[in-house]
Amino acid sequence: MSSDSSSGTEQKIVEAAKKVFLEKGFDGARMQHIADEAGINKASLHYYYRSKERLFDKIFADAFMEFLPKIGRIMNSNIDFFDKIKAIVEHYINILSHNPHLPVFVLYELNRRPEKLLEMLKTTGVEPQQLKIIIDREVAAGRIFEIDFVNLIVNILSLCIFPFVGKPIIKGFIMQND
Amino acid sequence: MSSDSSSGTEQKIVEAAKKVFLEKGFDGARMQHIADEAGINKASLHYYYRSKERLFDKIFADAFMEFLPKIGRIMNSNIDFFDKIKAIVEHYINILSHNPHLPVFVLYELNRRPEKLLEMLKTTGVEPQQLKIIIDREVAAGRIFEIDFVNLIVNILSLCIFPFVGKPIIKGFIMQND
DNA sequence: GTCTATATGCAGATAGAC
DNA sequence: GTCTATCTGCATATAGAC
Repeated sequence: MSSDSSSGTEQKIVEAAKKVFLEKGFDGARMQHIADEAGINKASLHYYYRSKERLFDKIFADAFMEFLPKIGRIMNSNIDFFDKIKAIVEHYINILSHNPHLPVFVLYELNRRPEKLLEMLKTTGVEPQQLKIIIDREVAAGRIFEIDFVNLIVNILSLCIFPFVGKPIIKGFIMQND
Repeated sequence: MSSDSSSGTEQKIVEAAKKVFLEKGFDGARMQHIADEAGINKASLHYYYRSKERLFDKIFADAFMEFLPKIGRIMNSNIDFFDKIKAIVEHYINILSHNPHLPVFVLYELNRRPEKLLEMLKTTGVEPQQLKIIIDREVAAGRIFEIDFVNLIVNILSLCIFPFVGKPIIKGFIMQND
């Protein structure tokens, strides 16, 4: 029906692969499973992405971009400092609510191949130095307590992300929903 | 040198298996790798633990017990409330410093088989209800701000654990050590 | 209890018809 | 571009000598 280069099939593959890889990880995922999920043949996977490795790389890059990237853009915007933090927090709550497996997946796979981190950070365009400048300015102006900027970032990430990462444990602890 | 049922070999196997499983996860681990690490033959692994699955179960149970269990015991002790929190925090900092892979491993594998959580919690003897009672008492006495006890626990765990889980990312962010 | 050699099954990848 | 059939290698697991 069209000469469109990104056919519906490729879209289906990406969605299916994302689902399976995020649930099972690279080693646990099966090409057959991804094919079934996408409703196509296993051989077609290799037609579009020559290997499992290549398919995974695409999914992982996507996942990583969802996991980290917006921080830089929010921090560089002109809104109030506390609104920035609020925006970051809401950003994470939102994404992770729809994608509970995302953080464990990213962190786990990043352990497998730490060397990929640097290239990922470049792709996302995050500029850590600017965060430090912004936070130092707020501290100097007395608007927030003095705190090492690394601590602040780590704490924010901790409080946002871990509740989702640890959800199964927390649920087991409390024996109820949410 | 003895009729001791847990020979040196079994000890070597457990240590090697722990190392490999924590680094690679169940799917990524190779029995050959574990055997090499222990300095024994692959067949001996099956002699002691009949399958990869059984060996893994042992390692996972151990890891889980290191990850969660002491909280209950600390909370039930008679020391001051804030000292309890301090004890828990120090407990984690200590364990995770020596075992950085532990949290990702536990969380990741728990995703693979959520059904194992309940039996794990029973084994560790953690009693969530008691935490709530203790915290509610502190709130009523005005010694701490009113806070839902689930929030408090989750926050503490977040701030203790995530910095280790996210270490590779944080390192990449800051481009320096620790 | 520990080894070598081997059986078995499965997953990633390719060949080739349509 | 999509399928069926097949090749290939590898990982778990077992058999059996020592």
